[in-house]
Amino acid sequence: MGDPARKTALYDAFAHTGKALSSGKRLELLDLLAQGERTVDALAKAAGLNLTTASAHLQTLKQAGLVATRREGVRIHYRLAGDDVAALYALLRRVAQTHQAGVEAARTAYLGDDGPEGVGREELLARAQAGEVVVLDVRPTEEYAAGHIPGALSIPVEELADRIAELPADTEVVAYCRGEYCVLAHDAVRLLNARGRRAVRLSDGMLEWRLADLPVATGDAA
Amino acid sequence: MGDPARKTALYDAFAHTGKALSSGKRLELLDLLAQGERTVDALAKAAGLNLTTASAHLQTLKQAGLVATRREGVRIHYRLAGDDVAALYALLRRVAQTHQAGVEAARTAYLGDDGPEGVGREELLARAQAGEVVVLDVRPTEEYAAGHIPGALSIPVEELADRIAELPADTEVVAYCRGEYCVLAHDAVRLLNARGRRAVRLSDGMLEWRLADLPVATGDAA
DNA sequence: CGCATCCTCCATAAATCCATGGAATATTGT
DNA sequence: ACAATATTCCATGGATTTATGGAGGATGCG
Repeated sequence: MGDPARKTALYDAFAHTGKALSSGKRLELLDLLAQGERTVDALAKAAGLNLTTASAHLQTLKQAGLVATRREGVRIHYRLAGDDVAALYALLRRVAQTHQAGVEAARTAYLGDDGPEGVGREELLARAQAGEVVVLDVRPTEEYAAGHIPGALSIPVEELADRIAELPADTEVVAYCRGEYCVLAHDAVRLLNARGRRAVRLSDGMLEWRLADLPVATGDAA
Repeated sequence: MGDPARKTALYDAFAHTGKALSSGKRLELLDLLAQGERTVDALAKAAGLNLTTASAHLQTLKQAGLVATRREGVRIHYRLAGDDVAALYALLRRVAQTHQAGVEAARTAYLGDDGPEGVGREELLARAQAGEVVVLDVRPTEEYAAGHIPGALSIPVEELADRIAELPADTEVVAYCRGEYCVLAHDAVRLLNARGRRAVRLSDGMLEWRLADLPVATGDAA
């Protein structure tokens, strides 16, 4: 009873999953996968990794049970193994931000000076239903297709400058992207404000929206 | 906007907290700390670690923001930095168990063949209030003192064989310990059953009890 | 069947992590 | 101030991890 070697084996097994969360690049991959499934080389490009390096990290995630794969012809699609994985990832970020000194600094250095606070999820829902705001998804189109806030328009942030005319001129815009630490919505709001539009961000993004079990629509833009 | 170096810095900061979860020994330390604060050398002994090794792991946990310290004279007491840390630890274990093949095997190898399922928290509360069962805490006394289920008796598992007479002979016993993966209650139930007592375990333990915001009593046994 | 594509496996060198023993630091009591 | 205790810091060797290039497997197409 209570064999120390077996205890160590059990905790090492937990640690094996923890180890998957111990590399920044692997967390970037999880972040992308939280938006929807992707092929290896799409992930490698999006995360700025060499293909073989990305593959190795994905193997690590897979052995830890955090991701699963699906083969479709010659490509392999990776996806999160479950909602609980997204929840674990989100909680890790929250705990890090709450208790670890460097995170807040790194966050503002990356996202830029927040300017105004974002609006909350419930507030967004209420104001969107009342027709007071337009909801704008600024992620890449594949991520929009994989799941977005119902009724949101899709304009990826790189195209926003050119397509700004598609937004109603006199309605406030609420932009959102992947999650609390995603730059895209920050950039979009800065751009829109610079062009004289009223725009704010959702305070987090699709990751947190899904975890809150709010409605999600799928499919390409109309 | 969206400097890749800054993005890497932010994700590396998250990974720094993840890295703290990547060693089985550190998870054992977190497991102990989830029961209440402890000094360095108490932790080292309880986890079966060399003092300097334990100290090094605790520094890692501290830099990751998962634990905090309090000095009392010549000793330093470590504790979890917050409830969210306990939640993160619990979620890591759950995700590992759900998605990683080896965990279930390691679990049963360590805990022994479960025998009957444990009772749930709500069921325990109801049956204890109805006086149908006696609740028995089999953790070390310091952990009992740091927080236990209200009304529970405290008999550490090593003393249980000698003190079995303190338990009412004709009432069913529900034993609990640290959490879902703690051996103590398993051992206690096996011992009690071998002595002809009706005994079952709580299906998890104090860690999950606290996270469920159920009532907790503190202080030594009367 | 041969070839192209997508991905995984293997080998390697640089960097990092882990356990441990001995030295250094901080606090308490004499 | 000195000795004793508890903990952290430092140096070291051994093991693991990371990024990367090249070889190997699987699938689909002509």
